[in-house]
Amino acid sequence: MPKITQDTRANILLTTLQLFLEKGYKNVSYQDLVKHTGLSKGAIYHYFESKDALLIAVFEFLLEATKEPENEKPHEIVKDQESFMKLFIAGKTKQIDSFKKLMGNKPLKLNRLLFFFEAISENQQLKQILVELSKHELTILEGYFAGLNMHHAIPKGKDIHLLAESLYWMLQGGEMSVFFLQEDDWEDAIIKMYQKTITDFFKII
Amino acid sequence: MPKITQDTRANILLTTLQLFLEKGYKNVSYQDLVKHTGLSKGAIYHYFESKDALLIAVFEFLLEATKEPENEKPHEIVKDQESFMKLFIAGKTKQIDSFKKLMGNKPLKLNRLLFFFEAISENQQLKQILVELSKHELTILEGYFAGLNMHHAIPKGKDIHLLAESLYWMLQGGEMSVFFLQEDDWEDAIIKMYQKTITDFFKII
Amino acid sequence: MPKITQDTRANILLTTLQLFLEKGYKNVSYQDLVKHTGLSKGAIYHYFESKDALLIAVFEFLLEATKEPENEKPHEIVKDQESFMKLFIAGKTKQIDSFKKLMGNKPLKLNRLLFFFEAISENQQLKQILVELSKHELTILEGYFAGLNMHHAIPKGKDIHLLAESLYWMLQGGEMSVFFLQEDDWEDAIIKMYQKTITDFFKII
Amino acid sequence: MPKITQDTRANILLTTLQLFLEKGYKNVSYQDLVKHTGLSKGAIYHYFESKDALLIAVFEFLLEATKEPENEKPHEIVKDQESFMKLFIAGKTKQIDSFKKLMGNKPLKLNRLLFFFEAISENQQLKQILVELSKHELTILEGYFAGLNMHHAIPKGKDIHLLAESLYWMLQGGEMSVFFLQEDDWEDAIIKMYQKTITDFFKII
DNA sequence: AATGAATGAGCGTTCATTCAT
DNA sequence: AATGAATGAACGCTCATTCAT
Repeated sequence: MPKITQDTRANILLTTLQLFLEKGYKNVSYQDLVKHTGLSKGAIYHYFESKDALLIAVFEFLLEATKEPENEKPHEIVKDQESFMKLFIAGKTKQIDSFKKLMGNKPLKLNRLLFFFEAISENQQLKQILVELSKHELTILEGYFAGLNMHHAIPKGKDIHLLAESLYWMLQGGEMSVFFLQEDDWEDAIIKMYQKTITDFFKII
Repeated sequence: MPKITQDTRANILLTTLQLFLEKGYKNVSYQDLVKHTGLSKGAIYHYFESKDALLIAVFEFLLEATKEPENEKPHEIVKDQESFMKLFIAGKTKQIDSFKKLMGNKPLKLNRLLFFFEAISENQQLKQILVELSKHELTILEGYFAGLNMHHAIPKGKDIHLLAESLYWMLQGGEMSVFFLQEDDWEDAIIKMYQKTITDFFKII
Repeated sequence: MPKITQDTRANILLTTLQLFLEKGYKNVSYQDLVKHTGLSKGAIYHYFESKDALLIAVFEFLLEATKEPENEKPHEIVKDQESFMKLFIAGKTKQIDSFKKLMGNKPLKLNRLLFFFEAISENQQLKQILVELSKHELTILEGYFAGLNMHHAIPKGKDIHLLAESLYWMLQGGEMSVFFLQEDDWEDAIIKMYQKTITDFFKII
Repeated sequence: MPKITQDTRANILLTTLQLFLEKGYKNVSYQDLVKHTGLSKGAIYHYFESKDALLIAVFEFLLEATKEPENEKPHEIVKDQESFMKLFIAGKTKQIDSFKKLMGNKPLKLNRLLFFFEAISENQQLKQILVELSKHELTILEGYFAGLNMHHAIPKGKDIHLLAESLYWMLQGGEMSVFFLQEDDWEDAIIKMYQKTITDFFKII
């Protein structure tokens, strides 16, 4: 009996995302999907023609839903370290919130990096998506530093692009440590890491 | 027919490492191992009681063989940016060389991160090993910055630990980008990234 | 959106026939049928209650459309080897033409025997149909030989029924070889085989 | 626990042959094979790497075991219709007996043609094997007719090759009818058909 | 020390079929 | 008349593992 649910597709995507994040692509079987979606194998195949197609769809769904919002005129807002921090953390918090909202009340044992790297290694097409995402995030940071520069909040003569890139990589490295070590409470841990990293960054430059 | 190889164990470890790095833990089957070692399933089980045990052994084998050598008195050697760079690159080059030597003439299509993260997610015990490793690398960097400080090669008043940690994370982030994008020629790419990152770092501080 | 095709049923039959001939009953799935008819699964089930029913319908459709036409007074026409050959080949050509017309311009990679035998082994009811068909063809041949006999075109004392049956079996065996070896251009090949077989037959009797 | 049976391979081949003959390649599943061999899926895959490989192996096994024996000097033996018939039937009986022996006491519901045609349509490589087989059988028949000719037991001036080919095709056609109509007792039916066909053949030439 | 026969659970995928709309 | 969501069993095949030899 076909259910009236129009959200079967969303149900599949969401459940699959959750499972992929928790256990990794390879470790999630259709049996798992059946169990957690409440659908039959056939129904899932009705919406996604293969596990591979499901991977891509889930990945795009995740990025779509959690893409960092770009501020329109960052240089009007970012004047000093304090406003930099505030805006950055606000952006990330928003991202995390939309992520948590996306997940609903479903419990989430995160092992995000595994999923990311698996996804990439299984599917070349996803690599490009991630490269774009990383450029996007770098651009945002550059906007922030441009603001700081306009307000003379950073030492003269520093290369804005270099600063942005350096901080971006530090943040990436920091994220790695967090995800390495922390499976639960990662939301708090990662926000604290962002704060510490930015604070440290302003100390060393 | 017993093989002449006395080092059956080493053969298994090496072959497995290569396969894990290339395809990831989950994607390597005993069938693959049999094919590439020239041994039988039984023989592999004779040396390693499970695929899990093999994973740990291989991981330790890898870290053992490529651990960054700690200089005895870094502050005597590291006097300025130039000597910093030289020593750091020398250490990493040594690491990579011992890695390549380890692999012998076997071709290596790297997908290293996948293996690392898979290993970690499959096996809690490996996480601790990696944490130790990361502390070790951080300590080395701190030694370098202490040397720089002794020779007044960095601005006064900068926190040495902070500098080391910041650079460490930047390097980690940099490694990620390289491994994301580059599957072949990663040796060159990663050395260049190290050089660029260190150069940039000295520009921004 | 309802298709303009009024002859949905004919569309299904034709497409299915083509697919069955090309790939065999077992290798044709509803997915294939959907793809090639442009209809939905439900629509096909609306016309044929099961794949089995579809098989029978298609089989009957095929036989109906390609049944060899019986000449009214063969003994008036068939006077000698030449007229025998002419009439026989004309009949077969007609059959093949109506078959090709039936298939329209759809390309047809023939593997006809597989389909026939599959059909029979899947469905007892079809066996009887084929037996009837074979009797029909035998009767036609007997009519031809009766004509020859009336015109003293065959050696005296030969049993007409025996001659007809013998030739019929030879032709059957010949068809088998053709279908074994030839997937494309079977129309030409089979006509040539008919000609050779009849010529040979007149040589040996 | 590995059994001592050295005949696991033979067991698989025999059981599979029986099932293929009875139900056809497509209709035999590994589940069936497991059930009838008493082995596990894995064990069967240990011996044959795929269902396709199994098909070829079974096919070769069948032909090997039932190939018609070639008489050394047929023209010394075949002198007239009677000796022709005797030798031919003896050869076929031998073939059938070795086939029945091969099958052991296992009950056999024959649907042989389906299997043959399926095998061929699934696997190009098998087609060639069958062509060779058919040439072999034709050669044997030609030897017989040469014998007849030497003893002036056939009308003068008849082309020996033509006679052999014609009879061969008649026999092929005859086999088809038998297999079409008869599933049980096919051994008797086919021998009777051979006898009738040969008798008829000598009547019409 | 090393083999390879054998297991059985599980994999991703396809199947014919049902039925509310 | 026609759709397409949904089912659940079955498919061929691979897996890590065991163990008698």
